Amino acid sequence: MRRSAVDAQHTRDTIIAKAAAIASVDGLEGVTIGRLAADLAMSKSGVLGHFGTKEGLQLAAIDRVIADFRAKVVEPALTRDRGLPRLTALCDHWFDYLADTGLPGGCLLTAAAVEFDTRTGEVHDTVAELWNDWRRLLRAELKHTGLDVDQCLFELMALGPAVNQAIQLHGDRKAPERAKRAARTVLLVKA
Amino acid sequence: MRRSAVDAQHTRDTIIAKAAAIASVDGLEGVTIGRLAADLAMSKSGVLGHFGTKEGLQLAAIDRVIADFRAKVVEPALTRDRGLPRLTALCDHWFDYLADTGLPGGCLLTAAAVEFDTRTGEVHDTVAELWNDWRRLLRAELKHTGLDVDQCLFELMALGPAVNQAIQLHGDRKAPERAKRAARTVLLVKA
DNA sequence: CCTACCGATCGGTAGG
DNA sequence: CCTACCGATCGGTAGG
Repeated sequence: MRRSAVDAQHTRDTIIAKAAAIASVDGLEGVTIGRLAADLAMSKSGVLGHFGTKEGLQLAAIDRVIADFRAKVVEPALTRDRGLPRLTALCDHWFDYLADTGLPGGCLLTAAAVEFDTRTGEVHDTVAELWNDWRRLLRAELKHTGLDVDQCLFELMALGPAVNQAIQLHGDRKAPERAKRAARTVLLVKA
Repeated sequence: MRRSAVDAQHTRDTIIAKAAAIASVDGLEGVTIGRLAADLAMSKSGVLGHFGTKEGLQLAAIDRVIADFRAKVVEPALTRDRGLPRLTALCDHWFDYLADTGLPGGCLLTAAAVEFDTRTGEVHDTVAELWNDWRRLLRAELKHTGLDVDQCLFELMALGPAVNQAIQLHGDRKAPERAKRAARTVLLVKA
């Protein structure tokens, strides 16, 4: 009875997954309706009908990846005690995520931060909000440590993009381990 | 007599400057011949004639910015003694450059590293080579310090992208100072 | 450096 | 979800 609605949802999921994969390699602007339709053996209007506009599709792809990031990085760390234990867990999960995002081009959220940092629009706003949320999360935990909050925040925030670049551009597979060690130095925690 | 050749060189310089400015905001793929022609009140073929292809134009823009980076960041530091003095100079100039690149969208080289990290072609190769050169430069100096070369290299490399993101995405104008302080911590140098 | 043009592709819409 | 189509723009070329 509701088979067609289920099918539509499945099609939508498939489109989003493919869009995120393309965006991780070629950027969110590199996601085109025509290419997506061809890759999925659909018509362009069949693709676009699920999202209305290209921007709607970009936002859907970002939202999907943000949900995945929250599930893999943020949620598991919230079981840890506030302050240093939670901070080290957040960082460790972050660096592990960057090494294994499930997308062919690495971390879409890290790439989107650079791609949209000086643009305007909803995509920029969503990306900026995501990273502001992440900063606020780390900042709130840093306040429990007695450390220099702003300086430590800057130094921890640096490690994610560094892991991404070390892996994607330099092929350094040890990057997550180096970042974990660096985070412990910042937080004055013994490895 | 040679006025036309001088004019042509001037036109070429103007095109490259505009292309770099656009690329800093919208990415190197966002540089289109038609937009450049409209902005400069030229014909498309007038623009393209100087570079042959869009890729040629992208490479010319990158080469220009690389030369500027070398002149502002690398060259001034080479007068300092090898090891820690040169490393701190390289880092300081790097962070100051990131805060004032002369381009409206921030650092094109940092953005291009992310935009092209998982693509193929000459643009990718040029960008990868630039960052490999920078890594080799820092690594060579780190070998004079007695510090853990690979770990320190990772931690220093992290600070550039961090400054860029802090400024462009979060509007944190104190980022260069924070990065200078972080670099001194990494290098065990007193501030 | 220009005009004039090429085929391909862009995001999106009409109508079913 | 489809076909068929829109105007705009893409990178690039011919010929001058």
